[in-house]
Order: sequence, then structure tokens, then C-alpha cells
Amino acid sequence: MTTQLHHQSKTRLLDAAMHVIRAKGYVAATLEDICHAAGVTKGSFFHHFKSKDELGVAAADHFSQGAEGLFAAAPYHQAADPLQRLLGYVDFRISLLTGDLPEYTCLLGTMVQEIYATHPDIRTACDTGLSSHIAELTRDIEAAKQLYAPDAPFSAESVGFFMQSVLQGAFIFAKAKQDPGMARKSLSHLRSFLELLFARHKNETVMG
Amino acid sequence: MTTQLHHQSKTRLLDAAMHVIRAKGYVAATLEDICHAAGVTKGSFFHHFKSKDELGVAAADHFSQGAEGLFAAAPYHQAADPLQRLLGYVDFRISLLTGDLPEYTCLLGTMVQEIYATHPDIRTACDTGLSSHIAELTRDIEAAKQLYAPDAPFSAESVGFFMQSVLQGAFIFAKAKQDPGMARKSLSHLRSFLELLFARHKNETVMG
DNA sequence: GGTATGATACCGTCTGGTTGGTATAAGGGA
DNA sequence: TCCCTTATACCAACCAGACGGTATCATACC
Repeated sequence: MTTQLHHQSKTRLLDAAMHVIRAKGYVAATLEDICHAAGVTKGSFFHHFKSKDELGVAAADHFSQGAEGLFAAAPYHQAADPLQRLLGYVDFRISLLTGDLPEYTCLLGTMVQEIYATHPDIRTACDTGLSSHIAELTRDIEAAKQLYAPDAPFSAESVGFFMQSVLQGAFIFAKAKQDPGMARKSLSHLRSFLELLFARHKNETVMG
Repeated sequence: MTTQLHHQSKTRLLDAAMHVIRAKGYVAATLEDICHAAGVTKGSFFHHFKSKDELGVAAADHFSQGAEGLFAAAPYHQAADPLQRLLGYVDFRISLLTGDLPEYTCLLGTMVQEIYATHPDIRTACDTGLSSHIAELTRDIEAAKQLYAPDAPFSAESVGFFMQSVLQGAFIFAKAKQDPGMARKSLSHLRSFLELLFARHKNETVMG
């Protein structure tokens, strides 16, 4: 109980950091902003974190864990066919594009773009989170490849990175246009790409 | 002569801003950083620009114009077939992924992701620049569609946004990994996507 | 009473922006 | 040709405010 109450304010700070940083960027996000959003004072903040940078790293980890849980519980995992799971993943991500931008945007992509050269530790944390998500995704891609295009020249991992690139880029245009409409269409093209990619090689193996 | 020499420092400031902002982000990029990189004093800066935000808008426009010139002069325009021009565009963009990150990265994507909610005027400038580049690209996509997939359900514009999403996302991973290797592979997948997209519908129209 | 947690008040530094001034060149009148 | 005025370009020094971070004190639970 106490422990929960104690840890509660640390969690609140992490959640607030996630939201504020996604809205204003890492540098512009003031500790006061974050503390205010968390309903906590700065003294409490420095009890839990040594510095703003440490918060940045912790927020990246926190976001990664949250994402891991979210996707692990998502319904698309049910599908038996790995390609269907992949397409289900894309559909699921399309379905997430609702609400305000800071709610569905990726903290890791946002932060790493801003601080990649100035905050090496945060950059590493973002890279780790992104890579582990891609690694998870790559398992299904690899399975789909074994099934439908075992001899295709591409690597499953590179498809995983491609998928995440589309996602990250889609977020950028959602921000630029302040509307997720185009992002949805981009993800829809991504879905087509996956269908084409595996269908092509499926036919190739069948035909030749 | 005099005019050129005078205006030179404004151009130097814009070039410096482009580079420094791409390296450190807009907020972290200090006026002193930019002035130092331009070899100009802060007093001179405020002679040419009313505020840092005005510089941000001007830098976005400056970058857009530079990009327009770069792509207008690129060799891929020579191709007669619009699909070949598109593939040439992708190849050209792959070939640009050399040198340090702040040299080949997109200023507009970098800035808009950071300031989309806090600096409306810069956001608009970024949106304008990105959209006009996509509009240019969309002409070739539309031509290729007319030629190879006139009845396909997708819009040429949405393919343009998809292409730019892949690019912007690829930059993010180049930054996260501090290596453009994966970005190249992503663009290579994008190239395959375009081939598949138009080949599919080409076959469809031929066959049925 | 001791330990984990939170609140208050404050400090040094840095940043965008201001001020007041100098140098150079162009025009204009005699 | 010379001087005077004006506009443009540039510069050094400074300022007020905000920021990350610290020191210190209060509270609550065991």
C-alpha cells in the first residue's frame, strides 16, 4: 500500500513525461511542465531521478514496456497464419490512430530524432526499445517468409525495419498535417506491400 | 557586389541554421550556436531576423528551395517512362545517404516532429515544403498510374505520402542506429513496393 | 526515532532578445 | 570634386527571465 503510494508518484512522473515530451519534445519539456502534469513537486522529482536525462532514459524504458504489454495483449496474435498476424498488426496500428497526437505517437521516435547527437544514453535507450519491438515483429515476418517466400532475397529483419519506418514517417505527417488521415493511408499501403511481397514469392515458388 | 556581400551573411545564417538544427534539434539549437557556425555575431543575426522563430520559418523555406533545386537537377528526370523516373528518384535518394547525419537528413521532418504543437508558423512552413515536394512527386506517380494501373483503387497522392513516410522513418532509424545501412534497405523495399504496385495492376489489366 | 518520501525556497547559468553604437556605400547638392 | 545625409549592414555589451539542479525542512509510516 505504502509502497504503491510511494511508487505511484514515480509512475505518475513517467507517464507525465511520456505525454509532455511527445507534445513538446524533450528539450522544450520543462521539469516544471512534467511535475505539474504529474501533480508532483520538483523536490519529489529529484528524489526519484538524478537528472532530467535520467528521466529521459527511464521514460524510454517505461514506454517500451507499456508498448510491449499493449501489443502482447492485442487480438491479432490469435491468428494461426503468421502473415495474417502481420496484417493484423498493421490493422491494429491503424486502429490506434485516434485521439490527440501525443496519445498515439511514438515517444522513442520522437526523442531519438531530437537528441540522437546530444544525449547518447537516451539515444541508446530509444534504439533498444525500437529494436526489441522490431525483433518481436521479425519473428512473425520470418515465419511468414519461411511459409510463403523461403528463397526470397530479402531479410525478415529488414522488412521489420521497413514497417517501422513507415510507421514513424506516418507519425511525422500526422503531425505536419495535424491529422492522421494520411498516416492511415500510408499504413494501408504498407498492408498492401506485405500482401504483395509474400504473394509474389508464393506465386514464384508455385510457378517456377 | 556590396549587396551580395551584405546578403551573404543572411545566407550563411540560413545554411548554419539548417545544419545546426538538424544536428541538435530546433529548441536545443542556440542562436549562439548558429551565429558561431555562420561566423556572424548575434547583433548581425537580429538585424536579419526578428526572432528565432522567424529564422525557423526562413530556414524551412530555404531548405525547401534547396531541395527543389537539387531534385530538379537530378539525372532521374531524363527517363521517359514515369515509373522509371520514380524508381530513379528512390535510387537517387539512396545515393544521398552518405556523410554525416545532419548532411542528408530532412530539416522539415526533424523540425515538425519537435515543434508541431508549440510553433504553428514553423509547422506550417514545414508542411508546405513537404507537401510541395510530394506534389512534384505525385505528378510522376499519377503518370505511372495512368500508364500501368489506371483503374487501381489507390490515389497517386497517397503513394507520394507513403514514399515520404518511408524516407522520414528511415532517417529516424539512421539516427537511432547512427548508421544509414537500414535506411538504405528500407528505401530498397520501397523500390520493390513501387515495382510490385504497378506490375500487379499492369498484369491485372493485361490478364483480365 | 529512523527511513523513505515529498514540499519550499533558492542559486548559478544560460538564452532569447534589446540597446546603442560603428562602418560602409549610395545619393545629392554646390 | 568635395561634403553632407541617409540607409543598410554589422557588432559588443548587457538584461530579464527561465531553466536544471540543490539545500533544507516537513511528513508519514514502520
